[in-house]
Amino acid sequence: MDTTQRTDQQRSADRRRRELLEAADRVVLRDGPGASMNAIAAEAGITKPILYRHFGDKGGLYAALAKRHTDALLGALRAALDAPAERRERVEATLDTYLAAIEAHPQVYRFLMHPTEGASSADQGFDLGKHSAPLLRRMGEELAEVIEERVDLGPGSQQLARVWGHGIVGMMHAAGDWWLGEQPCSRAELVRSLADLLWGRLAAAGDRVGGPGF
Amino acid sequence: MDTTQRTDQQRSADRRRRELLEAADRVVLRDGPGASMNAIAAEAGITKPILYRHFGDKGGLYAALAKRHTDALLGALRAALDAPAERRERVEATLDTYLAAIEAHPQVYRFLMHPTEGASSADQGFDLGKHSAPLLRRMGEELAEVIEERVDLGPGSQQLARVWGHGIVGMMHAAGDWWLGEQPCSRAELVRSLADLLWGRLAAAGDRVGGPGF
DNA sequence: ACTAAAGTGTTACTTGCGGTAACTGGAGTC
DNA sequence: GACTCCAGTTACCGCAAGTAACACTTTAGT
Repeated sequence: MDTTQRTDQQRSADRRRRELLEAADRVVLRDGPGASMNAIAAEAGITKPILYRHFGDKGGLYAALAKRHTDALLGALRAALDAPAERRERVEATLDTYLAAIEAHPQVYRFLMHPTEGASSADQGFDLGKHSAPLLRRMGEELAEVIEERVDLGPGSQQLARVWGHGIVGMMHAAGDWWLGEQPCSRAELVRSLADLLWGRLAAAGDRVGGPGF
Repeated sequence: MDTTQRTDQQRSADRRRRELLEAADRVVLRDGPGASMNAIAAEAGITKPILYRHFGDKGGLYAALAKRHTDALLGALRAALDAPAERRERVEATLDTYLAAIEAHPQVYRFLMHPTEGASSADQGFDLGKHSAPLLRRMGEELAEVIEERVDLGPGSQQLARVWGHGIVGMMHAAGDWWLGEQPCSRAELVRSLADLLWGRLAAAGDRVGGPGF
């Protein structure tokens, strides 16, 4: 039971785990989030109980799977957020990064955000609710930190930054979700429109003829 | 098979349907969205097949249930949106209406938005993904209409309004969800913070010491 | 009044999935 | 060679969605 042996075992277990995750990834991306544990096990060339030994339950498998993609996305966003540029440019870069990601891998996106699609009716495979929140929440918190860190908001700045962090992330998310479904305009246009919204164009715009506007 | 008989039957069927929906409502609000069809049927004092005769499948039941609450919420929002007041005031009133609604009936809210909570691990009862989108989408579209109708946005206004509609709804939703979970501040503060965000305070704020800000 | 139809309800079943218990076979260790 | 681990298997349990087939009650038609 010395260290090297233990490390060897752990290493092999980790490798197996990665293989299983990759198999799960393939299945989920092919069959949608309703993929059954049996199907995933089959894709990995093994049977169910092994999956359970590695991940505990379906939620565990999902969580591991989600963590990979979530971390990747958050990394990309952080890079855009930390780039040396003006604020507006960064905001646009961040929005664009997010939208490019969901555009490039809509399957992954739908898996992370809308787990139930692909399940026939009831019975969705993975429970997203418990884990999709984390993605949004983590994005919101990270953005809040960046805002708090870089923008001078006066008194109550911490709370304000958190509200804005979650709010902006939600805006990005909802707009992206809608855009992905309908493709009503180019990505660049969407980015500009959202940035304009954040830049107060709503407040600056005039009323339409016929009374006080929204 | 003349008209009066048919009407009578239909009326009775409609009444029954309402009763069943109310029972389902009670169960869902008590047991969370993981409530089983058996449980709902028991609450209504009948058995499963009747539910299936009325609603087709679990998704149908959910859709009917969601429609009620969705319509109610949309009605309230429309009222706030159409009130005779200045734009900022309306925005705040609408935000406050939404937040007050989710604060007053968090169970309903969670059912509409996070169906999977309450299910043990996998196996959530209702499939929200397919139906929660509708709520957000409807809110987004309605808001887009109001914006397009009342705010003068120059060329490309229709598309811009839709982007903003969905974006603002998403902002409200995400911020509300986070706020409901952590209660980090009063509702009024949250409303103010979000309205400030929409009013361009992010663009107007100065950089913090130490370089260009977000 | 007798029958037929149609709606309301039931019990009992199938299917399919998540999850688990208990067994099997092979690699390394003393 | 006996012992222990560990990957892997088969075979099962429980539970919930959904369905088929049967029973009761009302209403309409002749």
